[in-house]
Amino acid sequence: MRLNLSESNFALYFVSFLHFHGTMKHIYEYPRAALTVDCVVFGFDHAELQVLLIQRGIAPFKGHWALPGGFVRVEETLEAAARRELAEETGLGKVFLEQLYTFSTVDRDPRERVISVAYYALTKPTDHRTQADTDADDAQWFSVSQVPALAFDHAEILHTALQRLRGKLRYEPIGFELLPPKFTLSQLQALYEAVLGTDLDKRNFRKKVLSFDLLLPLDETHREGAHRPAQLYRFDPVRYDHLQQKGFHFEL
Amino acid sequence: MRLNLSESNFALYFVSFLHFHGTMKHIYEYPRAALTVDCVVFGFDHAELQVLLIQRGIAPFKGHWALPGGFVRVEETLEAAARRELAEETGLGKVFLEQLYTFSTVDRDPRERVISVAYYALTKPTDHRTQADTDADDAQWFSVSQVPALAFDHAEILHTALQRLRGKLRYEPIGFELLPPKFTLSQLQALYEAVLGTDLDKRNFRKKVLSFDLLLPLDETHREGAHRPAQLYRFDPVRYDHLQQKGFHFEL
DNA sequence: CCAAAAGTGTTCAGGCTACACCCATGT
DNA sequence: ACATGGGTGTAGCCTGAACACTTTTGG
Repeated sequence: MRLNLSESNFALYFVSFLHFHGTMKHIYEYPRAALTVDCVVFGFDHAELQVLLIQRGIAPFKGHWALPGGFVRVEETLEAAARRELAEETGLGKVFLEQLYTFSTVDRDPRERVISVAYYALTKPTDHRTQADTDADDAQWFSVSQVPALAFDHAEILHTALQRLRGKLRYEPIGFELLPPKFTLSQLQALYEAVLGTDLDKRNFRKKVLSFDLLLPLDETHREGAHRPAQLYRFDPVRYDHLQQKGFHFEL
Repeated sequence: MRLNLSESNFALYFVSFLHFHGTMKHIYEYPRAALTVDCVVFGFDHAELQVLLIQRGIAPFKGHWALPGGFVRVEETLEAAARRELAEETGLGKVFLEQLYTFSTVDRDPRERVISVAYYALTKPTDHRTQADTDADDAQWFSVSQVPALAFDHAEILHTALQRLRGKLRYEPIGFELLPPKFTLSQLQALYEAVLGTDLDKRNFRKKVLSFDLLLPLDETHREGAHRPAQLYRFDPVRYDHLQQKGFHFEL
């Protein structure tokens, strides 16, 4: 999807454009940077935080792993571009998606001047099949502790996304976006421990998380392995909106 | 500084470009959005949070107030563009500057497709003269509670910046960026009260803020008015870096 | 001496931390 | 019966909240 325009970083552009009303104009304009979106897609599996990467099929960085992303079309918003690229390259549909940061180091793309707006996404394990469905472009999950070398400045973008995720997880109830709709408290705790990189006390964690009254216990249990089945919960977004409006403060 | 290219939002572009190495290429390319930066410049004065606005001299929104900002040049980073525009339009030099968000609503600019990367800046009262120096473009401070109608989607940008500032102020010691280098605890408290919109208990506020050991008492007092002079402090950034590295958590 | 802001300590309640054992299940 | 993770309560500590009077200055 990336266009190879020139081997030079700097070029002088003349832009001629055709006006829709039929008049033709020729104007000199300042050269414009190309705009891309890149997505850091997080998942949680095997007790580890994962990132979805795609293997580049074309130069530059052919064969390298990179964040899914691509050029923004003029008539779409950045978020729309991010969702479109996610769908095209990874098959992912509706996921939690939030703008992260806009990266503009001058030589971040060896071809030409490219400015990239990074997004991060949180996916539930139910979404993970997607990569099997469409093997569009060889998407693959990597544990964040074992990501390969990345193309462009994608390592920096990933690093920024990780910091952001850690920060958000503390103060906003977004962890649920990484778990299946029905989950156990142990799964939630494992997620927090993996992302924050700390051990948490089981009793204190449960006490606190339940004290917010944001989790609804279900009439179901999660049975797996040779031990006591676990109570399943689901997150109650309605109640969260409600609480949030009266100045409520989620933390850890 | 803004170029009026076309009255239509959508145009088809042909780009011809001259390669530096002398070869000439003609390629068809996708149209590109124009990129701007807009800066929300905060100050603190008269016990109120202030924003710096400029009055537009050209259409669209001629005569309206707007955030300082302008087009990004291809060979500069976004932050450099923001600092350049700040210097050009408001005379501001070294200030705290941080990227806020990138705005991309399709019709946010009536002329053509413009995507804008917003920054917010925090200035000390010592910087405030600037607007008197260079009256470039009629820059003026407004209390955030009394901003006039703004051009483009700048009201939304300002709103986002305010939210961000409130959030940051709680968890990071950036309030000092809005005060003179030497300040009193009362000034600091007034700043917090103004930005957060809450009243704070004087004794508790002082206890907490001093407990971080980030403020150095100076051998000077601030005397003003018919009352006891106040102890002056300065923020100690070295100590802050130091504390931050051992996982220290500033709050309120 | 009056007005105006600076400065200062204690008490109480609620939240956070640390900590160890029984429960339900599958094999 | 045993291995495995699920589930539970308490006590001490610390932090945050509430609260009122004295000090220093200028006029």
